[in-house]
Amino acid sequence: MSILNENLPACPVEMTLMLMGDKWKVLIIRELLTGTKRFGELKKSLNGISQKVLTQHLRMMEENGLLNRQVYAQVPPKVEYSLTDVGHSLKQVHDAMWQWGEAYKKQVEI
Amino acid sequence: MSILNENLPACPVEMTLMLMGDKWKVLIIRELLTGTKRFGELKKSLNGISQKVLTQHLRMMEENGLLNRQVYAQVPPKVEYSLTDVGHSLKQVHDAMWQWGEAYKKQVEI
DNA sequence: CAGTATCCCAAGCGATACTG
DNA sequence: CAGTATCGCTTGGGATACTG
Repeated sequence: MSILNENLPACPVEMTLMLMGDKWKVLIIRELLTGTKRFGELKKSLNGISQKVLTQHLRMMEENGLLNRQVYAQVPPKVEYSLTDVGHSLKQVHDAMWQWGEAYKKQVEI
Repeated sequence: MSILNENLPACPVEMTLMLMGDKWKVLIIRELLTGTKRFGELKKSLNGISQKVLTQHLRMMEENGLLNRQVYAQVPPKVEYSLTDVGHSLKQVHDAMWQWGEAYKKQVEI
């Protein structure tokens, strides 16, 4: 399926970390969980990310089967990103992080 | 509670990322979910981590209320780390990552 | 618009030496 | 044993310029 076939970590958690163990990747997932987005939209939502880094992460995630890249033959170009089924299943992880973050904030804000 | 009181991110997911959005932190949680561990044990389990980085992360996580540091007045010293309740509640996130990693591996191994 | 290419800097890390 | 301190180096990432 991908280059990852070699050197798969034994621990499933490490497997997950290899594919989304990065701040930006989690946030890209967050954005795409609400639906397909264009490159420019992603860049705007992900406050502070540079074009270079966004491109790099999108490429990696596409390679790993987490998202689809749809190029429209237009001028100016239009590229849309959406989650694959595998990518969408990361919602579980995302939601767990969401809930924990919520709970933590309530604690801190006291 | 902590220095984090200023500049709390609005998004709960970003909050979580601030506190455990790092490969090593997730793995430290993984280790401590099975019980209290000494510094040396952690270092051995976390394959490849340097003493410096392990210390840094443990300090940060202690400061953020994720874990307890218990120092025993002995020679040679003995220091034990364990999760706080808040830290332990990260099990949800850990487990979600575990399950997703498992599923992903099955996909890839075909 | 959505990239690629290049240069460059600083944070982060490893390696090493030392200590309560 | 479990650290701290110091020093280089690697590399991730910002800034900028250019293009299909």
